Amino acid sequence: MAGEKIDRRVKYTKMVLEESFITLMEKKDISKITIKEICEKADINRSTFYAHYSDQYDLLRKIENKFLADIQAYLENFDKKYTEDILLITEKIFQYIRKNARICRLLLSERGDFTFQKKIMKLVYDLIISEITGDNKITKEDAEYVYSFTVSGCVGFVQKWLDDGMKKSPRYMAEIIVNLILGLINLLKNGAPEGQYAAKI
Amino acid sequence: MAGEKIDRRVKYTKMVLEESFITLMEKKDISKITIKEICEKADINRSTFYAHYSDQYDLLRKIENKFLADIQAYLENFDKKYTEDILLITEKIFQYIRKNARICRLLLSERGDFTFQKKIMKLVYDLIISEITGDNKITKEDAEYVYSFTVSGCVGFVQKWLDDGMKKSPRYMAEIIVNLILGLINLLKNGAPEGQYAAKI
DNA sequence: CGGTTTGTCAACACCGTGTTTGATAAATAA
DNA sequence: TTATTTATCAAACACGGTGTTGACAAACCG
Repeated sequence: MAGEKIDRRVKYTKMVLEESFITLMEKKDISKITIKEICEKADINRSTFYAHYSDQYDLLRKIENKFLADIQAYLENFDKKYTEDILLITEKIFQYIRKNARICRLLLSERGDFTFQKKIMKLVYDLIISEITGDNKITKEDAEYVYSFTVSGCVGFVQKWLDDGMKKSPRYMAEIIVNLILGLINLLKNGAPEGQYAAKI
Repeated sequence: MAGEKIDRRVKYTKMVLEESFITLMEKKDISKITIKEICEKADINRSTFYAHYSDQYDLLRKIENKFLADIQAYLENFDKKYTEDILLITEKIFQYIRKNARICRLLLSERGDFTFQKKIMKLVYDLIISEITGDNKITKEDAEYVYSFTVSGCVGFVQKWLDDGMKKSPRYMAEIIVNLILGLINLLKNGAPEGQYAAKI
């Protein structure tokens, strides 16, 4: 798993293919992108493409995995220093997204793959949440449904930010989302706050 | 817009093409499905396919639009009778999903298009929520972000249910999600319940 | 440096695409 | 029923993207 030396030619090939593909993805849907097109733009022979990827979707999956690994590394580096401050960690994540806006617009926006996006959010959410609940795992029956709700909600939340051109500050976004997440955890622990819903049954 | 009489032959053609396509979609990804394949399974000439759809994606979009119209009709029929009971409306929606499990697994599960799924949830959510807030629109600045969060959360919530084989009852699901939605609205109105988050800033 | 490995490339046969033709049959209107 | 319209089909078409082949050249290692 440790950095096995990669042939310089391979490095170059993968780099230009990824770059070409990303540029194309910004213009049109993946289903309309041909391998021929990717290769011409990158000035790489088509058979070389097939030596590394099976098709466009495979290439995208590999870009996604790389992104996932980058995020993971970023989080690991980070949480040793500021592990106690949830809000700060969350803010840093929004900063990370803004810094890497190009790839994030591709992978995290509406056009991206939702399953992958949920995977990212789970990664982040699990880290953040472990700081709050510690080992006191919430064992309520409905906890896993609330978890699914929250993770998907975070995806939509980030998408909204991206689609709005990231005008609001990372700090602002972090405050809202942390507030929401804490509120939901609280709801799960204590039930509906004022019996609003119970009264409606 | 009212039901212009459609040639019976057209009806049949579209029906078998859709059926063939859906069956294929259950087995593999849309990008791997060829038009030739769809037509052979449906025993329809390829040129006839092109008379109705431009490609697989166009066919899928039309199936989605039909589903959307069906849901809309279902809701309109329904909300005249029970318009006051949010929980009952929500339960009915989960019942609808379970009754139409085949198409819902295709369109609403992880493999489906997230943008479309959000459109569906907005439709449902807006109906339900108008019962609660009435014309008292929440005008807070962060309301639209909470809205995005909630709508996406509902998508994930339904997906989780579908992926688990819909074991839990529609009633059970409705209770949880209504509870969550009301909790979030409350949070938006009154801020964090116990100042948990404020203390952390 | 020289031998070996490995990545890249041009050329190949193949297959799905999208469109057009005219013939046929089914549906609709009178 | 008869006349007219309209949808489907088979066949054939050029086109373009696909995935695989063996030859060459660049990178790697001792």
